[in-house]
Amino acid sequence: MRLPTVEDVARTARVSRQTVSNVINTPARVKPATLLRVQAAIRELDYRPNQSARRLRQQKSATIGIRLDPQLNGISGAVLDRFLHSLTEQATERGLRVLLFTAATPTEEIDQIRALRDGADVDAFVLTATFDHDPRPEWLIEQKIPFVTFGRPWGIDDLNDPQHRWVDVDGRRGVYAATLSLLDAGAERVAWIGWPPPTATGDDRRSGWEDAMRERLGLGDAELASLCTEVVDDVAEATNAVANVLAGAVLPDGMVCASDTLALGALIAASTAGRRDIPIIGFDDTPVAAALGISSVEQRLDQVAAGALALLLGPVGDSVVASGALDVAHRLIEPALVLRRPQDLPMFNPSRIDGTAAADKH
Amino acid sequence: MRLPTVEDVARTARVSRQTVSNVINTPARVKPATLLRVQAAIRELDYRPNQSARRLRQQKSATIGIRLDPQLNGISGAVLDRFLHSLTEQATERGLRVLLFTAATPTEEIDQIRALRDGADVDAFVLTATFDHDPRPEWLIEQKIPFVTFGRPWGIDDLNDPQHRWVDVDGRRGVYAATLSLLDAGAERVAWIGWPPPTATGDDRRSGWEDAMRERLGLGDAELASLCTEVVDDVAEATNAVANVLAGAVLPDGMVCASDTLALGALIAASTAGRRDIPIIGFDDTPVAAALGISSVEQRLDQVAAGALALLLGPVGDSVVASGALDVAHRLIEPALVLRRPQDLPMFNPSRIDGTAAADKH
DNA sequence: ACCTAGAATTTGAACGATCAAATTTCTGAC
DNA sequence: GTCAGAAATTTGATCGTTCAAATTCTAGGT
Repeated sequence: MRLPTVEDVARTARVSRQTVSNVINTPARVKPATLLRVQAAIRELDYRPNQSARRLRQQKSATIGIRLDPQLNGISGAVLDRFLHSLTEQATERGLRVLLFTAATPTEEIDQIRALRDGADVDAFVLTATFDHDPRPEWLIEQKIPFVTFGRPWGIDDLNDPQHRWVDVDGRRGVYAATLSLLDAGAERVAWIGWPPPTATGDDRRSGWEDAMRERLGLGDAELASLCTEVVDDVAEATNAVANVLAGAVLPDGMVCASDTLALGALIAASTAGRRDIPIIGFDDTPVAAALGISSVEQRLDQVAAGALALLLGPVGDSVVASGALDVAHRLIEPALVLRRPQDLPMFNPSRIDGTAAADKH
Repeated sequence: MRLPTVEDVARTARVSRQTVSNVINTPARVKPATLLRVQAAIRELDYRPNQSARRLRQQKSATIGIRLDPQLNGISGAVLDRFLHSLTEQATERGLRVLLFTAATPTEEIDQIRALRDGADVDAFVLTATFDHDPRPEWLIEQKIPFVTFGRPWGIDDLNDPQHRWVDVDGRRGVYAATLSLLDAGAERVAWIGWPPPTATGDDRRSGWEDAMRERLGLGDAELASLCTEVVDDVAEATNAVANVLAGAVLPDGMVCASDTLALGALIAASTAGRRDIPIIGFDDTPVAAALGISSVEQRLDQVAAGALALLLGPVGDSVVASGALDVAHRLIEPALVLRRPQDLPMFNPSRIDGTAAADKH
């Protein structure tokens, strides 16, 4: 059977098409009595506006597009997926749809975006994984296509370009807080296990550790360098590297890592070296960290998603994508420190197998 | 500036609207010379059909909907995300879009589906995480909404209902193969570390182990039971449970687990007990397993996604969702056994830290 | 040269909503 | 009771495409 249209509702409620439309879109314009009558008719017929027709007329889709990376990027790969979850949830609440697409290269992504945009499928885009000299933002600005990036623009000047709206997690502050927490607990030689520079996010995170160590302990460059280990993001490599550190002359009494992958490697190395007492803090708060009781810095992706939508729609939450002129074109989200106690895990204290860590489950 | 329409292309190529439409949708109907002329015009104007208009006219959206679970389900949580990746990729190749939505309960999901369907936003749905007495398939069949589930219907009779199209991974066969591989390598007392029944997938997986042990070793129920450990899906709990097993009278010489989470627990327990020689195989081939070198059974999610789309669209790959009457309404995908050598990992051989496991990276 | 079947193309209408402008109804002041 | 102005409602046009039917063109047989 045919689905009901405005026409059907109008006939049932004895009003015109347009009044039905007004009831749905601008109820304030309709006299209360009429409003009720039309709403009753809508319920009676179980009417739902046809979105395609609405979009055709309005030249809007109320849909945001986001690219889903094909790459399966190890332990931390789920971060973008978690972001996607939050984004979808909050977009749905705001009456927006989320459309996925894939692309292998930035160029291909641009093609896809153009196709989706010209086809009137998508109003605005969320970009993830920004990188140095990313061509995408510039192109989008040129085309006047609304967008927001998860990740700040790493090319130098653009940080405050109001045309480039972005949300990011303040990795520096997260690592800063993590380092301070170890120093507060009495540590004096907190090591940094990071990635080989230059990596935009990696360098940013390390600066948090550097700042904390400088401020609290007054360390200089040489001392910092001696506490800093650089290794690619791989468990085995990290294990190897940290094992070397632990076999060296200056033993760290705490380790802050650029990722949970590195933290896991550090944990294995420390455990192997019989130094299960050294506190370790990772980054991303992945399921692995949770499962193993590793402390970590959590990116608050729900806040990132909320910020992204707010920048796209305006903070109020209009259900239509507007080119809202906002005071601030970006948001820097403060991450949360999640402290766990790996030393309570059976892996390290065989004598105390009691399932304590299970309490961490939610 | 206004985007070009069929009208503009028609004028440029000196043909009618409909011919332009034919060039795009049924090129076979157009004389070669005209075809070329129109295609040139399309390129010249950089014309792209407006999807909203097309959808309005055709009453089709070429979009499939899938619900994104809000739950963050531990180490194996990424499985559905990986499926989503594959699905998006292959859907894009077939000219389909993937639209996300969220819902907290099955009832809410049904509401969302209805809204998306009535709004002509989505043609067909992919359901994940089917469960016992799932109300969704029945409702969708009633409403004649095309759908396919990832996960077979666990209510008894429906397995062969041609109206319910489904794709699933043959967990039984995966575990069967895993068990055989250990037996082939000389093991004789392969233990099963699984979840407490009844869990549909868990019981299915265990049956693979049972079958292999029965066939190869002629074991009876009692012997099987003595090799079977049941524990909830948590690393610490699993560690605890497996530690007890290893402290018992009958030592297993191999372990097959219902999940990577359990496998990780088993690995920790074995390591702690000094039994790093016992081979362990998990399930899901999560990033964790890859990072730690744990062998596992991989769900081939690209094949699952391909199967799901094939069932929805017909195997040929028409770009329009058809109610294709297929010979088979379901696909059971055979998983792949991924063998790694955890005994080579530094965690277990401190003397051989050489990064061998890094070779596992792709 | 004529006719015809089929191929190729065009025309008018429709999909279901909203916009912009026109019309009717209501309200309150004089 | 009249009238201006606001409020409420209706009307006609339109968004860009494809469907269905009508028309024109082409090739082949007689």
